[in-house]
Amino acid sequence: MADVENGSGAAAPRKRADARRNEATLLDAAAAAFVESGVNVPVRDIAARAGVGVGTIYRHFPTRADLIVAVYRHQIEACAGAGPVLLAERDRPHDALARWIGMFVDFLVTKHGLAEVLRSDAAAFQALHASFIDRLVPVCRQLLEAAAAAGEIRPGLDAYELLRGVGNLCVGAGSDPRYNPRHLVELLIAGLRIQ
Amino acid sequence: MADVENGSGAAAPRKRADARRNEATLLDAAAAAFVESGVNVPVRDIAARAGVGVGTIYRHFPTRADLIVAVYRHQIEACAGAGPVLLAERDRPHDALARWIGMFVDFLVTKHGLAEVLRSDAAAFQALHASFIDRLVPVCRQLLEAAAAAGEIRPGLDAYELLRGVGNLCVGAGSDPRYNPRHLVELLIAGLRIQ
DNA sequence: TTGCCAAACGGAACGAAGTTCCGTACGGTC
DNA sequence: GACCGTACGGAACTTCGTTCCGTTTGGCAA
Repeated sequence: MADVENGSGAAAPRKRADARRNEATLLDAAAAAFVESGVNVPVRDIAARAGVGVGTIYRHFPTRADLIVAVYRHQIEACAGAGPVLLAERDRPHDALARWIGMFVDFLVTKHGLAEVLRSDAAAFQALHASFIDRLVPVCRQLLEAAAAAGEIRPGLDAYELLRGVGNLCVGAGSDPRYNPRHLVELLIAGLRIQ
Repeated sequence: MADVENGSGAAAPRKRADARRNEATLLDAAAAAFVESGVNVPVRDIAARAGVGVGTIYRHFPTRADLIVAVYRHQIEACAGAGPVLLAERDRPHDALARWIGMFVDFLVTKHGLAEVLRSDAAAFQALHASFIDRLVPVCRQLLEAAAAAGEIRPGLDAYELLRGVGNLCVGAGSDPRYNPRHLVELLIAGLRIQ
């Protein structure tokens, strides 16, 4: 995840043309398969959709988490970038926090099964945490600290814990018409507020 | 789940002695296996521990959910029974609600993986919902309504949604030292309070 | 006590899915 | 154009849930 970045170019051996082509094809196929069948779609299905062997998937993306991260990297980046913007736009940091959490919820609930896999901390999902959580936690912390500094929320809640919690609340969203995570996330954010 | 109850005895064909013995052995083995390896322990492991074939497990407990329900039935019953007691004991219904939710959290976080399976609504987990959720939702609703009637919380939150949410927040508890669901559950309950 | 039979048992067998491995193909370079 | 190492494909292996069926056995009636 840290090497083979375009840009600096130091010690990046430049992959073969067919490898680059396959990686792009796989990302497209995975994105489509995720939409259609959720992020837990069988590896074979993605391979078939991309017209490659399963070995090729494992070469490019050793774990399912690597593939998920690659597919959703742009959206995570957009979400992370929106944090400071919201903070600058809004007068009340608590408002910015609520909106930002809302964006995160929107992202999660539109991806079948993504919240489920976000919760795991097994070795296989190291990459997920490294890329998703580690990217978003600092943003969330900034929002929390701004709201706490403004005296709008009680301080002390850990950003990681909040994000994990919100992620957990989104588990199973969409598969149960009686359950709407947004209600509970709103309550959670309301609970933060100083009475 | 509804038949073969001791008691009334109408149309209960009385199972064979070996069947009853195996069922008890299986419950013990499953309870032990759940503690050691979580509720997702492989069926074969439970069978081996009980000294029976896998077919015997499926005969007594067609789905994993049936087994889980049978193992934890007593604890669920105790939790459900505690609701009215707490309500009678406490002056403030919101306090009773908070304590009761705390009991539910305690139950969930001490069972590896139980919260995970609680979230599913796939056909296989019908029994889980029928026994766990359907037993607890009315109790939770009673507490919510009492607190709303006392003017302590804003009305309108669905008991099912709250229980699902609390269950979700407990997903992954214990496998991540940085995540303590109790913090967030407390915030959630605090968020219910009328400001 | 003995014999019968349906209930119950055990575990082989099957299917789905993840993961590994290795012979083959091919892109890039000399 | 030849060479070499990267990359490919998919068969094979593993794990796990689930089903199925030949065998055993408990309960009962003769």
